[in-house]
Amino acid sequence: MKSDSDRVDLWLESLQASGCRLTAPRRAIVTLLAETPHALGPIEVYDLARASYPRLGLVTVYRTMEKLEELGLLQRVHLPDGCHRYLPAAQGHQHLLLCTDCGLMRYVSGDDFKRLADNVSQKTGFEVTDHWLQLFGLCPDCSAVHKTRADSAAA
Amino acid sequence: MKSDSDRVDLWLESLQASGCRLTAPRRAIVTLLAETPHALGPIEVYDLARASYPRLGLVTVYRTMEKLEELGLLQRVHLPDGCHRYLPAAQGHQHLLLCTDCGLMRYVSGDDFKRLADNVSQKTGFEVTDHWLQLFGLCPDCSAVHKTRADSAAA
DNA sequence: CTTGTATTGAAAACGAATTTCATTTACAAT
DNA sequence: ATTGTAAATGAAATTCGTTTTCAATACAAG
Repeated sequence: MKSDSDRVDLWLESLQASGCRLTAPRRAIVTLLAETPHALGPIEVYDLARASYPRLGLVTVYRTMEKLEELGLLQRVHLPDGCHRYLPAAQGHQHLLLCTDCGLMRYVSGDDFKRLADNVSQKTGFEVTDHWLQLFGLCPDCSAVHKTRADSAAA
Repeated sequence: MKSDSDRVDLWLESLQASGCRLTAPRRAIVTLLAETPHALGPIEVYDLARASYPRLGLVTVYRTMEKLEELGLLQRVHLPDGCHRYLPAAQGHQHLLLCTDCGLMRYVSGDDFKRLADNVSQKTGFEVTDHWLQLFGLCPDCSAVHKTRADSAAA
């Protein structure tokens, strides 16, 4: 089983392996980003990471996130309300699922995409090479809360 | 058959019907946006529309595009390299197809999405309510050019 | 034509992102 | 452990896209 803190170590090792030094600011940023199930933007990372490393500068957040993206550890995500959010990268091609209530994100493996792509190719004459699929909805927890609320409202 | 200039008129009428005055700057912006097969950002619109109305101000572009979006005529699109692009809105739910070579965009109606959503729901426990699907590839023209190039390279 | 009001564009303000640069720090070599 | 050096840092300045402000303008109703 692969825990979150394993991922922190893995990311730190990757940084080191790519020639970076391990510094306190980087540790703070990596610890935050490797463990979050929410897509975060630089400013959010800045605010959150200062809890564990108060002298952190925003510039360092930008630089570290840029590096993590280069290393393929962090993935940029476009959401309806913001386009510079980042998540731990999926391994292989996965689709994104966002809870519109609590912001929880998770990946789902995409099954039957080839058929859809072929279909579109035939219909349009486009040569389809890639795609983005993002799904929006309610995570199990938020869904349960909504159902409970609906029940009490009905009672 | 519905031509592009029909769409310009339709948009202008919609603006008027919503209480807006028809002004020269708005005509320039609408004429450009209603006819383009490319997703455009405010600055691009500003630059292009000044060809037909040089005293146009950037602020007016922002305000007019905002209004057009409110009226459901323009749709915001997220692309890999920019997140504030706008296209004439699709009628109903359609998926987007972008030519990564020339930037041409078109809509494709999405067929069998319910099955995929059900699949994801079952797998994750999420209650899926919405989705974004964007496909990337080469439009017929660019695809032909690429094939020609490949042939000459081989010869 | 006159008038009232929506609309306009220049300029200022703002926020996010980037660049600059003097200082600090990690870490390899000793 | 000490030291030298290049990497990394954060404050400040800069850039760029977007929004707000406001006096001047222009549409359209009377």
